[in-house]
Amino acid sequence: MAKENPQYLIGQAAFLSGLSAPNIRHYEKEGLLGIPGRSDNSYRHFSGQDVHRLRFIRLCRAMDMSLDEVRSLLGLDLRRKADCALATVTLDGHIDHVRQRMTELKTLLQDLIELRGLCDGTGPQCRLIEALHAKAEGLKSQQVSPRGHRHV
Amino acid sequence: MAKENPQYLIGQAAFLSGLSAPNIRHYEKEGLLGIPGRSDNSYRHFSGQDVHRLRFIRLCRAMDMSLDEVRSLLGLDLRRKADCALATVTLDGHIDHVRQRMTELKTLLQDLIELRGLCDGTGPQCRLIEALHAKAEGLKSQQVSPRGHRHV
DNA sequence: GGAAAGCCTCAAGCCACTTGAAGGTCAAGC
DNA sequence: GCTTGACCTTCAAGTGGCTTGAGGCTTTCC
Repeated sequence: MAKENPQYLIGQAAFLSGLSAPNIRHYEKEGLLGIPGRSDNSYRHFSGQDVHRLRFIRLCRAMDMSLDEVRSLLGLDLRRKADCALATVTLDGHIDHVRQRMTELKTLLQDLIELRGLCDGTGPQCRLIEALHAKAEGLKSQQVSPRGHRHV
Repeated sequence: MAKENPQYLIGQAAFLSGLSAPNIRHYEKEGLLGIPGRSDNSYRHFSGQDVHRLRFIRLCRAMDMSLDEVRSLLGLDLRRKADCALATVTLDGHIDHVRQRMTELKTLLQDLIELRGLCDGTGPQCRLIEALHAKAEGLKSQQVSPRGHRHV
């Protein structure tokens, strides 16, 4: 009868969710998981639902949501209209964010490739670094979008 | 005759380079700038060349190079063939890195948009979060590329 | 002379983890 | 029964690239 609700140790939960064990402990400490069940030996155990939750968090993180965003999504009740609206707001903000970063990277990649093309190793002197410096000169004092802590 | 070599205070250098003043101090501490000149009042002063170097660093950072990469580029002598080769290696590695991240983001954006399309606010219930959960279920235990500290 | 703006240093905070130290638990093999 | 090794535990510190804050000079302007 206990078969209905399989319990996993942290290592197994880690394997099943694709996270590392310390990472799972980290999420617990950050309040994304609630208080876990423990065995007599103080080992955590995780249910299938817990593993599911971990996978959900991993997905959100793979989408570069912050833990705050994930937290807010996890706290939603999808049957409530207001919560649904909140979810879409979170998602919309996130889409904007990713789009913006994509655009930046696109320009960036072009610049890099153009730069790389300047040095084929045959000329008498590498123009690569001059080019970089020239580009830096071109920047003048345009304000740059602040490069914060977000991983996108 | 001092006109030839204008000196800037850190705030001016910050404005000209597009960096913040604390950021410039940070780069100095990280050894990217060398030891700066100081006035009697211990204010740093920066030459036009220094400002140029700052812009160069900003450009590299905008290209998501690590400070280590920037440091190595700054240490190169472009007249030496070996140094040129080093620069191209750094750049090639960097291009790969950005390409990979671009691909990830592309998939990611599609997922996000698809997800967002599920909720138009008219239905009786938001299917957005179910969809997220379903996706999480689909993940199973595929290993994910470790999401490290790099900002790309 | 007094306030505002700009400079200084040093320390701590940010995010999302990872890594390390020091140790408890448990099953298998000798 | 005792060791070995794989697992688990906690707590603290390290990572990168900054930002923010505290506390205190200097300089400039009214």
